[in-house]
Amino acid sequence: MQIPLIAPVKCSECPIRHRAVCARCDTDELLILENMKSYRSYAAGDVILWRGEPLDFVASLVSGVASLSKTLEDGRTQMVGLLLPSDFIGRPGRTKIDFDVTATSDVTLCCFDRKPFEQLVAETPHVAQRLLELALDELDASRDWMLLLGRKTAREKIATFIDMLVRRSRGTAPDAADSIALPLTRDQIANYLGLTLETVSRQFSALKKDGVIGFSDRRQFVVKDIIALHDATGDDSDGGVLS
Amino acid sequence: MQIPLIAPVKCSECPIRHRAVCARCDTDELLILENMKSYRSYAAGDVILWRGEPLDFVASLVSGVASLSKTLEDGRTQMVGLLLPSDFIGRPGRTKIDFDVTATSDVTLCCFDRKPFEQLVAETPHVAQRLLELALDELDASRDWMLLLGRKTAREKIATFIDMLVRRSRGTAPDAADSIALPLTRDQIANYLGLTLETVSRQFSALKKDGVIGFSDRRQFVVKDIIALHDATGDDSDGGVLS
DNA sequence: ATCGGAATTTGATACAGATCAAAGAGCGCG
DNA sequence: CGCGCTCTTTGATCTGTATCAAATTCCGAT
Repeated sequence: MQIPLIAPVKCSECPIRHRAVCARCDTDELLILENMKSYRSYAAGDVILWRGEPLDFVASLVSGVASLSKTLEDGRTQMVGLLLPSDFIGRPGRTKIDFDVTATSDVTLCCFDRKPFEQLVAETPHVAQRLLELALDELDASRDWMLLLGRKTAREKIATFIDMLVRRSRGTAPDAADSIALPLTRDQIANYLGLTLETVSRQFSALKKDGVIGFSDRRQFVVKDIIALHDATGDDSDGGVLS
Repeated sequence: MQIPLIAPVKCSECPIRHRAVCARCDTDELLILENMKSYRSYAAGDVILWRGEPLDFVASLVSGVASLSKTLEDGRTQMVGLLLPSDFIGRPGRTKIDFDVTATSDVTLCCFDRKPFEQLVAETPHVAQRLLELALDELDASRDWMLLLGRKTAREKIATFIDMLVRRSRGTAPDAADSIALPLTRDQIANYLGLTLETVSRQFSALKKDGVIGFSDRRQFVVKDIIALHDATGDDSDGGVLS
């Protein structure tokens, strides 16, 4: 619950410099952002923003993982997005958001007060452009997720989730065929995939038994058969990108 | 399959003038668009764009309804978006899209060649801003849909779908408590809601039996009990907007 | 080390919605 | 105006996942 202060980092040395909302900014623009920004930290489990709460800052996620989630009247919940480093929180022009934002692990944000940021967006095409790109990327991701939620079986959902983690870790972790961490608990994974935690656990066990993946730790896995994993996602293989 | 030509409409008299991508444009900017645009029409059932196909134009939907859909390897499909008049197709910066776009009814598009349009976006903040707004609105809608697909029961899905149609018709049809048309077949509704057509039909029957809605025609319904309808959606009532 | 609580796995059962099947209902076309 | 097609409804059954329940493992704190 305590919010430890984080030593501010120079934008030029920021780990998300080239992927966040500031990615396309030149040196001058970066200087403006540098003077506007402030860091905030949250512990795993903290709620960063409540649904409907007035939103007075926007932010880039610098480190950690955060989730966006929606809740029905009787308490059923569904994650509607997973925020990773460089992802953006909040939106110009809206004073509130319609989902809760929760720190899934310890999280550091690079925050900007909403008002001045909105003005910056209006005046700085580079920021506006990047914001549009980020929004469109999120839109693509959410459409993939709709297909998953609407039509995939439990096994396909789990396989798709693992496949996503593998893809993502390729960029981050240099050691390729090495073990990858699950950034979420079984319960959170269930919330993300539209399943129950029991089903998640059973499908992990099934994939392990089938030799598709292996677990060292319960939060640490290795892919043993990447072909079988892809097959298990149910995805249409063509329209393919780089293999 | 034939593509009938449509008499071009002046932008100033265009029915979607104030909501489409051109909404914020001033007279000068509108003139530029006026000279770039061309109309295309599609019959109900026509595929407007195939997944992965090179995308050489972007467009605003002027009239009719179109759907975005994704397909798994074995043919299961899921609609991931419904395009209504003023919605935008395509995106600057991408040469292809990852879903099929199909005309659900007869459709008219106002098209722009992609290359010149992209340049326009880069040079015209008003267009870029509106594009961002449209993308963020779509993102909101897709998140609502993720909650529906992941956690709602069949009855809740149908109730939510009807509720959406009611909300939307308030803006369009002046006669409030009047009968509303279903813009999709049972099969298409099933595709949209992540159900089968039989389940869709059964839930419509159940809501009719419970006195929540009534049907004149199979594609035409009336809401008899709006309170019961809202209750049936499962949505959390607070965080509410205007009633 | 050992205790206690949370996260996870595994088992048994129930049920919502899918699947399989067939009977209407509406509608364009000869 | 009746044939044939598609869309829709309704019924019977099956099945994947939720639900309920109880072990088991892990991890931090004493």
